[in-house]
Amino acid sequence: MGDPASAPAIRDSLFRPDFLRYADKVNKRSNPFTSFQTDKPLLRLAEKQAKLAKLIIEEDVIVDWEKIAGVDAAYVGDRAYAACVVVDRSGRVVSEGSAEYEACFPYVPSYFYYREGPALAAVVRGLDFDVLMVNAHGVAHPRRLGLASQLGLELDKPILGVSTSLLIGEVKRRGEGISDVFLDGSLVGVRLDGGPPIIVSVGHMVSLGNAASIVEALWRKVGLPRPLALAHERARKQRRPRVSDLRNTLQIAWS
DNA sequence: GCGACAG
DNA sequence: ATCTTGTCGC
Repeated sequence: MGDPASAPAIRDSLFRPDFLRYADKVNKRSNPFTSFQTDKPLLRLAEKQAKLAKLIIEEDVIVDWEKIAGVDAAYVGDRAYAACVVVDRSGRVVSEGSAEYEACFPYVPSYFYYREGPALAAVVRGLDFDVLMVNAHGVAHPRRLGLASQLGLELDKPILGVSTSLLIGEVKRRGEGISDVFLDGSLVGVRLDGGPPIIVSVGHMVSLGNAASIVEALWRKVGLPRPLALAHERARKQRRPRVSDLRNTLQIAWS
């Protein structure tokens, strides 16, 4: 597909149950090893990301942040249920919204924006906030353009990324409860320790220092910062009821 | 050269 | 992310 390192992820996507019927037809129609053609889509996307990365502003564009929004999405197959929750500095919910979107791209590390970005952009539309936070990386990305950064460019809004695991970079302890994340010698993020660690990186139009302080103000040393935790919860509730969820309802009805 | 790889 | 029961521990 134009990015050898993504082969495992692509393979996993193609072997999902809902893709098997297509795989069967493809195999009978031609020999994929001799008649395979590609315009290397991932290579084109990677080049676009590298180009867009130059537009990222890693400085504060806002002086005051009052409304902080968190966005997240839950899935049923490729159906994305996106949610956005806006809170004030004290963590109180100011407003929230929901959206559904049919993802048309598989999850491939370093191309996460192309799967989840559209759903997140859709749910954010129409909501008012100063800073957005998303469950992903920003500039702590192979081409300095993680979902947080790419979404920030699209929305033209201040945004930061929060993640529980590292995509790329080296972690070096800075002090008590905080570590730096370096990529090619430059600082691309910080890891907040003192509990299950979370990694904060610049998305767009916000400094790393301010991004970290915003997160710390809404984080209780465990789990995700409040806006993201609330968005995550809301997104999951939006999904169609599944068997495991119905069980609780039935138990209540029977008791 | 091989492997690592957000949600 | 999602599939999933009970279980170990503060």
